Amino acid sequence: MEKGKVIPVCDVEIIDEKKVEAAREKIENIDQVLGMADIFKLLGEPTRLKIILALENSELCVCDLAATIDSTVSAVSHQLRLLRNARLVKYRKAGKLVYYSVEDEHIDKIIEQVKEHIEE
Amino acid sequence: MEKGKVIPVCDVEIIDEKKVEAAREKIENIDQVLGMADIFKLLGEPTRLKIILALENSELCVCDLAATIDSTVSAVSHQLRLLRNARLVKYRKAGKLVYYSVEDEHIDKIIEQVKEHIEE
DNA sequence: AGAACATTTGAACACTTGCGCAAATGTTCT
DNA sequence: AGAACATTTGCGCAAGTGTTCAAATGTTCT
Repeated sequence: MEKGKVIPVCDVEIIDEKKVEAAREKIENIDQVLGMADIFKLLGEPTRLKIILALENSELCVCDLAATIDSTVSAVSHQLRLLRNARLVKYRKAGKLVYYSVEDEHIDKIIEQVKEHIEE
Repeated sequence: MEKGKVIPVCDVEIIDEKKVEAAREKIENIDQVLGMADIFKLLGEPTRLKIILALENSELCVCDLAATIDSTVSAVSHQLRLLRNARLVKYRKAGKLVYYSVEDEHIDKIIEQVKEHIEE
């Protein structure tokens, strides 16, 4: 780079118009893309992922959940709210206790797939 | 809540020891859990997810990638670095251009699974 | 009603992170 | 060598986020 010239950055120019058009179809449904990102983001945080994993087999109350993943009740509760809002977990009240479990079996498949990816 | 009493929070006490022990096995391999979270986190950001989706069918150069997802070359390049480091995408140089493509077919399966989850 | 306790929640804080900008790098031309 | 251009990268910042602490809520007892 020399002189005070304007540095053009490939921004408007498109190299291969056809491929761009084809690829655009993959992300044209923006709501779907953002929805997927939301799910991934929720699973992409260690505390939340641990919660989901811990609940894979059986329901647990918040207290035991915190003990299981070695966190605090407060931290777990905060994250459970996000998982609840996204319908990734469901809950059932039993007196003072609240038992959480995974809402959807898809989640297990997704996790299994990623586990395979890791272990290759 | 009354008086200046200490507020005990269920922290040491465990309600159901057996279930906690069982659930702990699911997250005992902490490296695996963190590795999975890393993958999810990468896919959990709209720009990065769009990149992966755009590359699903065919490779694209950085310039076209930016045009496809309607972002800037700089932003795309920054995110590509993360995806490269995690081996989610691979690249091939062709003169001034660098063509990126998805590294692993597992990713497509994972995305397909999440897509199904969204659409239910 | 009041004590005890599991859970939730709001605020504050430290920390992370995606992106814009400018400069650097690498390649292909003349 | 130098121009042109695609891509990468370091820096800085605004926005986002996870955790802690304290207080509130809800439930089950006596």
